[in-house]
Amino acid sequence: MSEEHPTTTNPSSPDPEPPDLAARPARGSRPGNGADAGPKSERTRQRILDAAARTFRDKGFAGTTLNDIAVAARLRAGSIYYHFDSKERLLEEVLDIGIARVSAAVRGALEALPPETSPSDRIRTGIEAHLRSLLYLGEYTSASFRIFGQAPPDVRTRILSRRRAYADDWRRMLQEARAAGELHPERDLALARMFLFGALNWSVEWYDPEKGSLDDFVREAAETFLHGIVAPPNEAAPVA
Amino acid sequence: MSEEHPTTTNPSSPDPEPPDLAARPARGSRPGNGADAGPKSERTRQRILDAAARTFRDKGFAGTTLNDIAVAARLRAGSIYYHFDSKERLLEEVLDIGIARVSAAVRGALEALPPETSPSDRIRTGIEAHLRSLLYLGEYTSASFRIFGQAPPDVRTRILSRRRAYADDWRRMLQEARAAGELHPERDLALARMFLFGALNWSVEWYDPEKGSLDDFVREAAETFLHGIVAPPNEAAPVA
DNA sequence: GGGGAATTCTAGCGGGTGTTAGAATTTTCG
DNA sequence: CGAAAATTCTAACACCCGCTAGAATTCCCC
Repeated sequence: MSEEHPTTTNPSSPDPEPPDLAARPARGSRPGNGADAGPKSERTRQRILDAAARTFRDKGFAGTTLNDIAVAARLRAGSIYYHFDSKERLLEEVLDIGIARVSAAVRGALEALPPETSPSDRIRTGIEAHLRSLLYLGEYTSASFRIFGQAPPDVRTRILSRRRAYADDWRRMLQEARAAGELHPERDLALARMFLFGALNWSVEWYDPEKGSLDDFVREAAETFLHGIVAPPNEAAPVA
Repeated sequence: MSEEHPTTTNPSSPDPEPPDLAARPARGSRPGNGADAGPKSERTRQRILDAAARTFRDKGFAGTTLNDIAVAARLRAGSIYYHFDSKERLLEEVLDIGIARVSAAVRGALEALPPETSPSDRIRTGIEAHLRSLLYLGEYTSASFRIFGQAPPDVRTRILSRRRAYADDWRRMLQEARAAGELHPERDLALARMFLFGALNWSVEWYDPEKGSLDDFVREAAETFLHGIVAPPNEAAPVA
């Protein structure tokens, strides 16, 4: 229930995330055997990544010092360089993991739906999965959206391809709904998609899990986006 | 050196605090024509503020150097301290001006409406005015929303009262629309308001003025928020 | 338990930061 | 014009940044 630490990468539990992005090809300039290093080093590496994700998310990229990360990861700043080449590369990996996770979460939720699910219900599910991974699944996802705009240009461009792939998933979803005649014909779907991203990602700044259940929250978000706030004209407004 | 009263050197106005932050945007500050009113020092002060707003918005607070601002304002970094007490205070004033401007813009647009305007049309107007001041009126507004989350805590709390006042305007608008029976009775208006802010303010990161007219854009934004993207159930969908 | 590799720490370098004091310059105005 | 006031510049201080080299330590396995 209160298990929110993504640090708990126990070896026996089923991985909810794709493991391929966590198992990086171990920096090239390693002496000795080129094979993967022992699990000892991998654990501190994860600790550093976790600390970086949270600190970057809280203080921004330029506002975060390597010492901040080191303190949160319980080691000295210099030791970070045994695992990462630079502060930029550390950021890059955090961003990468973040969008990979939300992308996988949404894709997984959609694939778990029965095939006959209507396109608008698929959108609903996508919104809920995106929000959940943003607000509950950990710091990487929220960090990825919050500080992407602060990343140095070369980092940004290197991350952009993954971001675009995720955006394409949404573009496709919306277009299918339109093709099925479920969407208002006059809405601009490119704009709507950006509005949706803005609304959802901004929630990481203000959402308070103690102010109501996450289930209600994500459902309400999807409803608001799909139907707007205005009362339907045909149904009788039951308010006095 | 005495303590600090650089701002109180205004001979024309007895107000030590900014009296009218929602002044003209003055986008193209042309120094060529010297017919503009105002003492010399006040214009440099404005130049610094303009440079700070744009640089803060582009590079973030921690990512911005006083030298960056100085270069953009065409003077030396040390000279900034004649006009402002610290980098933090400079940020504070930028943030303050930004939200004061968007607040005034929205309020002005609403007051210009005929009194019989329906609450949902008032919301529409508010959305359009907010977006316009964000995307067109200048750097302060966009900076204010973009870097508020990066501000040091004491700056943030000092700005918060103004922000809350602006949020209250919106809360009131939505509640009036609900009282008039124009809104869907099940929507959570507090959530909807935050979604709206997120969607609108995020547009500053991706809106491209060359990809279509601003008028169309703000209209589409309001429509999407009010009615959602789903086709109305009673009307016949004229799509093939 | 010992030896060699893997990992972390210490100490520091070069550079850039916000900030300040005081000199140099410009503006203002009698 | 010329002096006082207003404004800007110069030069530095103290500090912290990302980053590195090499010593010190810990880990792993025979």
